Amino acid sequence: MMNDAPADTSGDADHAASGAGPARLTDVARHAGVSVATVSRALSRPEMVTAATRDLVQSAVRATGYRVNQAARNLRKQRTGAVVALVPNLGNPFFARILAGMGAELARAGYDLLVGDTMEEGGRHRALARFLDPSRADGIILLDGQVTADDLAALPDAPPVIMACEWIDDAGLPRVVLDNALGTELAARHLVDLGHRRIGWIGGPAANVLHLARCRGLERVLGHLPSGYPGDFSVASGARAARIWLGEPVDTRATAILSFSDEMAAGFVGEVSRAGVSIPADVSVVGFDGIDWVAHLPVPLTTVHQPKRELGRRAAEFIIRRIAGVQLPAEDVLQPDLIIRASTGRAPR
Amino acid sequence: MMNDAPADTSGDADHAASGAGPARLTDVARHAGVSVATVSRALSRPEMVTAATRDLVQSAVRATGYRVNQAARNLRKQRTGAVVALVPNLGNPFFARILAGMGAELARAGYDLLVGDTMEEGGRHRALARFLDPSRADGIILLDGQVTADDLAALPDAPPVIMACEWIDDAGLPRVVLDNALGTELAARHLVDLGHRRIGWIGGPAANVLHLARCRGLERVLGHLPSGYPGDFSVASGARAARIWLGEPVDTRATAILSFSDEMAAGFVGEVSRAGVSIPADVSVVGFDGIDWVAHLPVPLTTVHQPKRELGRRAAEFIIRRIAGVQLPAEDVLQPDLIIRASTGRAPR
DNA sequence: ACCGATCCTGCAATCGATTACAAGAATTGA
DNA sequence: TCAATTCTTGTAATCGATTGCAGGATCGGT
Repeated sequence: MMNDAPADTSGDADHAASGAGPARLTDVARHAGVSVATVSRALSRPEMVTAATRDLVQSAVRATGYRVNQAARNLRKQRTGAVVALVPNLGNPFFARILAGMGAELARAGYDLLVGDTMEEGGRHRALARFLDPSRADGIILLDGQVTADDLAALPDAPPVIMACEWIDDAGLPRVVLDNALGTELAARHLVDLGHRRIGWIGGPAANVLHLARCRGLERVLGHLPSGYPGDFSVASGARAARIWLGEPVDTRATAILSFSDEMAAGFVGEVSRAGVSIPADVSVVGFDGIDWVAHLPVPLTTVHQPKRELGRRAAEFIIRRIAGVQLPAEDVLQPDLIIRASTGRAPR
Repeated sequence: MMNDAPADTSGDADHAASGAGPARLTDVARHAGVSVATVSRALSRPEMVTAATRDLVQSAVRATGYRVNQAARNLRKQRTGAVVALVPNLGNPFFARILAGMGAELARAGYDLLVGDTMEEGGRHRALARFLDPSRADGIILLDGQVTADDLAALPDAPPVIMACEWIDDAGLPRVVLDNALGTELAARHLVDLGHRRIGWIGGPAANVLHLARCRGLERVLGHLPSGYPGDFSVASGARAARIWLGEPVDTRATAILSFSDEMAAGFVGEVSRAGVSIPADVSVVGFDGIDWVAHLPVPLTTVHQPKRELGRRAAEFIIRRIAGVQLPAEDVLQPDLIIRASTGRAPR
């Protein structure tokens, strides 16, 4: 018996206006003089009711200030209306652009964008377990290639998952990715065309899928993988690579550097510039990502541009179709393009 | 009568393992041989049940793979477990850092972070109406000062709202902000100490609250507001300012530029460098924000650092307390600090 | 051995929207 | 005018977890 009913003893017909909390479907129904079922239908499938009823309901909705209760709808419809984007590091500006494209596309389809950081305290499993839950999201866009197939398999009844940007080799997840190998291929070919023979690179974490794919592109052009500098995609690691390069003999060190991220390229450029090295006269540098600001460096950076917003948009499109039950292609591959600026020039003789 | 019951005619006791969809509380209860109420209590308030029952329930939970249905819980508890961050532009890397801090803190408290972009198509009202909804989020962190108090007032029954970074003057919303005036004050004082007398600035949109506050700081030090260049916080607008500056007579133009964002400062530096101007010999430049990469420019940038992660963390803390019904102070002000690097030096004679 | 206090547990109502089914109203055709 | 359709609308079950109340078991004290 009535254990926790709202203490609405006021008996006010105009529920919302009486300030007794948000109006519910019953309030609208009472106001319009029809049943809740009719109100529900008038709102979700207007063609099912008479024009007269529709108007009646609509004005009742306006009068009461009614807005559908998402929790109730979600419970009944067994869906959440949300998609989770799981990123390895929310603070990375690279992802910001991708999320922007994603968010816009999801909003168009009526989905909310929930973001989760797999790097959160408690380890990546916590974030996974938290979000790979059908009652929290209708779909997952995973942007972290470090998660393993086992991690995913450990969660039963998970909503559909797709990958974007990065991917996991052994899990058969649909993915939206850049043709990374083509990216470094374009860059390497450009350097070779400029006469460079000693080409070095600054990589990402050794096990990273992007790192591996980008190495492959380089290899395709040069026939082998030259030696490179370790990095982690950050500006600081680019500067570290520069210090190593600066310590090498001038006549054997690389005359061109292909960096696997724009940030590392900028770090490299900054550090060598301060050492008096001039770009591109002494060394050519190519970045990767096509981040806005590298076009405005004192020496604008040549770079492999990724359509970040579009990547996000496509990923959103992918998961939306997947949620709708559409069979997806194994992957959707976007093309990078090389933007040639002042940081690359003919190899020094 | 049974209109849309799941077609589970298998009569399987071990619900989840039978692949009939996620296990529900009743499945766990059946498995453990107790009532749903007991299971619910064993999970949410373990001290209310016997140790024996607790173990029984726990193993039943493990056996069935049970996870609470968020929609059902939300409906019953009249809360959503989510907080929305409404940013003016998700793609802006500045916000990425703030969101990261926010996300981590919210996750600690068990809240999901939903992001909304007020710039989405359909205008800012659409995003507002969509998210200022108690059934979608328990609280709102608004990072867009362009929203007006009227926009907010138009939505009745909205969940609590706080502001972060930016703010709205006439709305009495609690806020977590940087002491922006102090930021430019520190920067200006630094320039004055270096002997600069003709100090210029590159601003943000004229009506922007951050812009206005930063102008105030400058004014406090100089006694008046010198003339500045218009900008919009973007790299490109910094480069535009540079082109104007370059066109001015050398003996009357500013010898120091205080930029209201690091990006604009970088754009300015890039452009004037290419014109042969050297920094800081010919012109000193100070940025604002303390973005990572400006420390790695060929001439590392002096800048007013904002504790971005901490801003996000505090904003999260603020809204969490607000949701809990705690009365909040009108504002929580964080201190910027000036990071002096190579881009500022003594004024040229 | 009995009474009262304490502790656990179960029953059933509830959150609010959706929707299968049925009943009633309106329309059509003969 | 009446039967057969077609349209609208209402009734009530349902999604799954939480929780007030009450019944029953347990325990302590005398």
